[in-house]
Amino acid sequence: MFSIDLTSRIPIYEQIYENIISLIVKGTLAENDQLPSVRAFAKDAGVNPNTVAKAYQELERTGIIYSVPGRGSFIAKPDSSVFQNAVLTEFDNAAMACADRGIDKQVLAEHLDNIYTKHGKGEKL
Amino acid sequence: MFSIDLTSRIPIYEQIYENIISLIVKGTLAENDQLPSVRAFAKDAGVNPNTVAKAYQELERTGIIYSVPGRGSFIAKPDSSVFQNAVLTEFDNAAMACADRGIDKQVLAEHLDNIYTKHGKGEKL
DNA sequence: ATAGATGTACTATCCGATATAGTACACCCC
DNA sequence: GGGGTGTACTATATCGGATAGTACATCTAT
Repeated sequence: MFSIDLTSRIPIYEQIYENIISLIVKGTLAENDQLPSVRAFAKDAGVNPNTVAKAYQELERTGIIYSVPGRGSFIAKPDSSVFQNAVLTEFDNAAMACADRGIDKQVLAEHLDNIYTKHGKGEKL
Repeated sequence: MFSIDLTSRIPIYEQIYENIISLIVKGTLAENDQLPSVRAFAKDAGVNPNTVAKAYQELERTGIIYSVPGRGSFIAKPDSSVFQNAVLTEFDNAAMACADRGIDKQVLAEHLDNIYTKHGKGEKL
């Protein structure tokens, strides 16, 4: 259910963080759904419970989940802006890097078309 | 002349690598221009010569510069594709992450517009 | 009340990538 | 020959991330 890449440069706890968000956006996880426990997640993913705990704490800090001592962790009321800010910043940075290297805007526009058609989403235009 | 961020998550040698490419794309560095020596660069940037050497070796490995033993390092014949592949991949990844979070394609298109107008480039359309 | 599961906190340790330090070598130009 | 160059190599230091282990308070279920 969760895809973790141990070899990535991106820290595991960040991958978990992004993974949860992704599942919420995709609708797999909805408001008040219970997350796997820190220990269960850790066992399933083959990582240390502390690493999962770190991800959960970060998710709670940003208001994406809420944790009840003794009960578990649950999805908070989804707020799309929380999810979108980070990736939009990434997008801007990537686009600026492309501009710096003299890549035409039209080329990037074409890439956008390909991505949004392949993903079968964003056909709201 | 070179901007290095010691606090960044990105390794210094990668920053140097990107820095050189950026200067080539911007036209500040042209074919056969000589780069500062490993030791000079290191002193100027306040880093270890080995770190600069690592960046230069990577630049030579990818064909962006060429080094002449005893002479110095020089800009090779620019091949834009070498510069653009990496940033285009980054762009695609960022765009896909946005799509995964349900961001409208049109929103990204607007971001592109802003970036390319602010940068005063890419007005070739 | 008891047992078990939960999130959380804390310390200690390990590991890998990165960066640094220092030295050495071969090459080229003046 | 002297000084500059890129390159190679070993060793050390540092830092973030991950792990290991323990402990505690809280909740649920029995």
